[in-house]
Amino acid sequence: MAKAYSPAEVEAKWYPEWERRGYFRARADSAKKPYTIVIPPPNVTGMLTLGHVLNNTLQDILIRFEKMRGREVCWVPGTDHAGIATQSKVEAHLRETEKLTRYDLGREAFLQRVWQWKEQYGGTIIGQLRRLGTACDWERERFTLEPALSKAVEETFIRLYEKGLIYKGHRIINWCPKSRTALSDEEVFYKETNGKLWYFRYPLMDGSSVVTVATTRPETMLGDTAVAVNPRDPRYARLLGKTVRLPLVNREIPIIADEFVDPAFGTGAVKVTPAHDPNDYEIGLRHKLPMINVMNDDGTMNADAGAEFDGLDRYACRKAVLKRMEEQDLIEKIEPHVHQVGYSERGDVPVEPRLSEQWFVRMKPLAEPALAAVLDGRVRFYPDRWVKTYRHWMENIKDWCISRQLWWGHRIPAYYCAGCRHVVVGRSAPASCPKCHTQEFHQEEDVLDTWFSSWLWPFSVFDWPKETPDLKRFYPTDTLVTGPDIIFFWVARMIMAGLEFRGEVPFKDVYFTSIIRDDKGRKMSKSLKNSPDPLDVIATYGADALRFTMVYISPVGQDIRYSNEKCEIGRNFANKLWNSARFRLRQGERHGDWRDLSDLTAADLRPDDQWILARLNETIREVTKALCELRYSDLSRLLYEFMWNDFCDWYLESAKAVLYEGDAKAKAVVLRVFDHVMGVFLRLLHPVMPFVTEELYHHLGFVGEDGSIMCAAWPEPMTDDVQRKLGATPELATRVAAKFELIRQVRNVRASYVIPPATKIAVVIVPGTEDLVRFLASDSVSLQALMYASSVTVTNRYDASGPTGVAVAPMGTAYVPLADIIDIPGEVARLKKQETELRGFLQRTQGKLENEKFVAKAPPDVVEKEKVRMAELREQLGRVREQLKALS
RNA sequence: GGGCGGUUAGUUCAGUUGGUUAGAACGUUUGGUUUACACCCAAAAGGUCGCAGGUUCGAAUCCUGCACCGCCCA
Repeated sequence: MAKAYSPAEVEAKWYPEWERRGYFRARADSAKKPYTIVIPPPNVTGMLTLGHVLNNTLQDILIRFEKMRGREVCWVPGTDHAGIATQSKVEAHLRETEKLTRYDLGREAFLQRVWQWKEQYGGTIIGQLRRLGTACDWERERFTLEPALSKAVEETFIRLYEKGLIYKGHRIINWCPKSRTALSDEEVFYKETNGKLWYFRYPLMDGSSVVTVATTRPETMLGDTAVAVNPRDPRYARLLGKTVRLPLVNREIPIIADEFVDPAFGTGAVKVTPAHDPNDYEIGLRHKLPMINVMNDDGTMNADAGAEFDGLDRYACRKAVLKRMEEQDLIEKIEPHVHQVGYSERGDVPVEPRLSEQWFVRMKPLAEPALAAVLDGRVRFYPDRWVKTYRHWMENIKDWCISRQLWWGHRIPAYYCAGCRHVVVGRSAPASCPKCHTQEFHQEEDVLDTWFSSWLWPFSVFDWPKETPDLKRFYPTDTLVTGPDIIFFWVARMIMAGLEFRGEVPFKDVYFTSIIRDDKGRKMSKSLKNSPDPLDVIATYGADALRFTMVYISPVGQDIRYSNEKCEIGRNFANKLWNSARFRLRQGERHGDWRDLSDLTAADLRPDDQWILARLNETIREVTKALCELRYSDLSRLLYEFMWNDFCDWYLESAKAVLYEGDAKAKAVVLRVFDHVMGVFLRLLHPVMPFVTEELYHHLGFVGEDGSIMCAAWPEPMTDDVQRKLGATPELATRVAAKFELIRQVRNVRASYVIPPATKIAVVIVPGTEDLVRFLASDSVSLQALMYASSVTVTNRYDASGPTGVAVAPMGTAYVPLADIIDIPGEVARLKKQETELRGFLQRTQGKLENEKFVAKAPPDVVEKEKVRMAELREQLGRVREQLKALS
């Protein structure tokens, strides 16, 4: 074995081997209880990011854990077609390479190009996931735009339409002028923008006066069809019913009263542009105002804006309008104004609210059962505070605009009669129009929002609406791991779809991952270049190291601060583990059964053996519990601390004494305990660090009928009987911990005299009781090694003759005779410090016990604990004072 | 404007239902070529738990208010 662990070859070796052996495959005909996860499908054009690394590591941990626990695990991978993102990418590519637009090619040819693109570049991320070690069932990989999943989309659209839950209507929607498509409310992101508030004077038609209105979007004035004031605003009461002459356009528009107007904003009078603002649209409906759309779909102005502005871009038009208004002295004032401007998620340009005819899903009937499922616990959120966010959205839900003016996506299964424009929704165009009997139909040009296919993912991946064996076996799924940023887009809608189409929740537990930031707390972004490529990180530190580190630094429900250097945690840990195995291999062959120690008895074991077995038992329980409760960060800390602090720092060092100096029988027992702990620990660690654990499981010869650690059984804690028989009890563990504390104190004394470990010195230990003398003397070989001592004497009859270094620990006092170098003032100072410390603790405890209210009201066991503690502190303090006296 | 989260050692974070001396990692200091590991070992220093009140025998933990940082929604 190499001196340092090098992950590259190990990872390259095991992943294909696992895949070749079919370990990732789920069998629908298995008798085992299934455990299912569907991957949150990344965009087919996407590249692996640290967000994916975190997300998929967490899923892989669950999959590997449940597999070891005996479940038939099924992890379905796949990608989504990402309508706008993919189409935009191909369009940009066409523009750059061939100077063509999609319109130049036409729909069919363009779609061919996108498919070509998808075949060539798509799914890179799938290959990248393998580098991470994910145990996905690749034979079940799906794509949202493949035929079977398209069938599911079509089926749901038709069912919802027939149920009256899908309709087509004129509404104000969010329009992305760059992608030239409608967006859903959830695809709009608000950015705080330093804008301006312009105050425009609109002259009254009768010339008697002017009304001043304030606006943040001057260009929309060209589509104004009214001025509105609050009906209870006395300033404007006399103007109601009058009309103004809309400047630049010269249209006569009414002054109306509407409750919506906030008298405190601006002048209290607002311009009303029903075709370009959601609130104005509502006002327009209430007052039956004309709705004039003054813009084209690319954000330029149209003829209705007036000849002067026709064809201008919306921002050029803004300038032109302001210039004209200025010339006519119709601008009263301009104020700086901070407001939220909606941006398109993909296009990153301001969206334009726009009156348009689109397809919508009526959400209220779907939302109610989906909300209930989360509130009554059929679906549980981790952390559960996301329930509040979910609830708020569900209770204020708006209809979902699902049509997109794109070509890349599921084309809406609606057909328009060429004769009378009658709409028929169905699996194919009807033979003839039921109204006018025309036989010519045109399919709806629009496609569906990508999320309209994603929300079906938990069952469409199993070929729903067919009742396949997979669907019956693996749906509903068990756990969903995803980011809170898509709780509305995806999680909420999947719950709706699951209940609506399958009558069952799609998953039981939803784990919301942390957002990953850089070490300065900034979000990872391409423009900041603070987003490391996970493949580089894997090349440098190893996949296991990256996985472990991500989990280790991910507190539940909080942001992660990531930097590449942090991967040293995982790399060093893998190396530590590697070297502990390397140490073991130098000690010779295995003896006896490493899996089962129940034939041993307490008499066969040293206290340190019993201690590590007790700690291991506790770790099995805690690790299993942490996994069941999705506490990943705790999980990684438990594993790390056990291996490093307990096993390597104490047990391995203690074992060395026996292995180097003990007899054959003693060695054999220690090696058996060592192997047992290693074998169990590797299995506990395997879900987090699959590669190094598999490699070591083989090196150490643990692999048996299971063939791989992937297929090994998850460790069970010892029974209480076995634990008693071995003497690996919590009481014993506490006693050994106190022994370690004593050893630490001795090391402290050594350090204060700067005695290097190579210099062996004699130590005399005086514990309080004969029982402790026997306990400490029972393993003096290890004790000697751990204190770097030349000899250890354990006795209760010791008179320190001459000056010695003294270590006072709760378990007893240790004397370190240092004839030549003893520094009495230094020794006194050290003991004084300890005295002060102990006195402080004692005073606090005493204070509590002297407080009558504490004794009367605190639970008896707490009072009892304090009494014991006080006695212990007094006793130890007494010993410290004794030593001080001896030195002075 | 409404809601949620955070504020603990130089830094990044743990801290269960209130109850021994508030922990860890990294960093710092001191010492170490101990035959697993310098991707290491040993030891040490370092915290009025954001601020102000309150409840309680007892508060980092519960309650109220405030400040600052971040996110979501309107």
